[in-house]
Amino acid sequence: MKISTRGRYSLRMMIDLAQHYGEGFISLKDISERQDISKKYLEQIIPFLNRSGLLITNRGHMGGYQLAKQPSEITVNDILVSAEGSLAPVSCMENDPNLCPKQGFCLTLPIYQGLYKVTTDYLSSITLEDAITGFGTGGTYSI
Amino acid sequence: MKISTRGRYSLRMMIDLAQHYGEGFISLKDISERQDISKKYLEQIIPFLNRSGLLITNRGHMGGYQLAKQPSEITVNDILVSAEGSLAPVSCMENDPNLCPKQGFCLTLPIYQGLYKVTTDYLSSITLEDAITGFGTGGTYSI
DNA sequence: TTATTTCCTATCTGTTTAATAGGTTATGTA
DNA sequence: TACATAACCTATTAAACAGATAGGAAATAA
Repeated sequence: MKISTRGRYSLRMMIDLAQHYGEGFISLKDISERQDISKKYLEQIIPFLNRSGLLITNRGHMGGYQLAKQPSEITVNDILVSAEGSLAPVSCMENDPNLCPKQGFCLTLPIYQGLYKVTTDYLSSITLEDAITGFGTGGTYSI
Repeated sequence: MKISTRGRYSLRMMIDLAQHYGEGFISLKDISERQDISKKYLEQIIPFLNRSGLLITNRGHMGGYQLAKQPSEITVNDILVSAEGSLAPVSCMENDPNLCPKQGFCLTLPIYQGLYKVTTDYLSSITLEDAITGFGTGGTYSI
C-alpha cells in the first residue's frame, strides 16, 4: 500500500513546477538541485507525466518544463495516476475484468472498490494550488 | 498502492472463518480448499494474524483456527494492518519520524497524512460481519 | 557553432514477493 | 500407546520490481 518513489518524486517535481508557475521553462537541473533528487532519475519519470499532458516541454538551451494547466487545475490524483498507473488497490479491478473467475460473487471486491473510491475522491479533491498554499497548516482541509 | 497477496489472502481467510464462526476449529486444509489458496502459503500468513490476537488456535487432531472475536468486532483495517504492517502510504509516517529532515516544512506530508486518514477511516468502518452480509449487493454501504 | 537541455535505451544491484519444501511438535481418537 | 492429523518453524528459490546509474542522440537558443 506504499506509494513508490516514482509517485512521490513526481508529486514533488510537480509541486516545484507549481511554485515556479509563470516563470517560463524550468530545467530538471534546477528541480533536481532544489528537491535533492537525482536528475537522471527524474528524466525517467518525466515521460509518465508528459504523456498524460500535464507538462509543456522545450528542449535545448533555456529549455525545460512548465505546467500545461494552472496549478488549480491539476490534482494530486492526476499526478499519481500518471506516475504509478492505476491506483486500484487490487489488479482485478483494472485490465480485463474477465481475468478473475470469482468476480460476481467475490466478497472482497466490493471492499476494494469502496477503498478505491474514497482514495480517488480524496486525491482528486487536492490541487497543486492547495498543496503550495497552506494545506495542512490551517488551510481548507482538515487532517 | 497495491495490496499484496498476503493482505488479500488474509482477508479471504478471515472472511472464510467468519462464515464458519461458531462451528469450532476450522483447519487450514479446509480453508485452503474452499479458497483455492496454497495451504503452505497460508501457514506463513497465519502468524501475522495470530500475533495480533485475531485468532484462537488448536493444534493436533481436530485442530485449526477460529476467530478470537465476533465477526462484528473485527474490521478489515485490523486484518490488513496485521498482514501488511502499517497502511501508511509513505514510510516517513511510520518508524522514527526523525528520519526525514524535511518533516516540518514538507509540502507533501500533509497530503499523505490525509490519505492515510481517509483509508484508515474507511477500512475501520467495515467489519467481517459486513463483509459476509450483503455488503456491495444492496447493503449498508454504498459504493 | 556551441553550450545546454531534453530524450532514449541499456544495464545493474538489492529487495521483495509469492511461493515450495521438509521436517518438528502438539493433540484428539482408536 | 500408537497413529493420523494439524499447527508450527525454517530454509530455499525463481521471478518481478524498485531505484537507481550511465552513455549517448537530438533539439534549440544564444
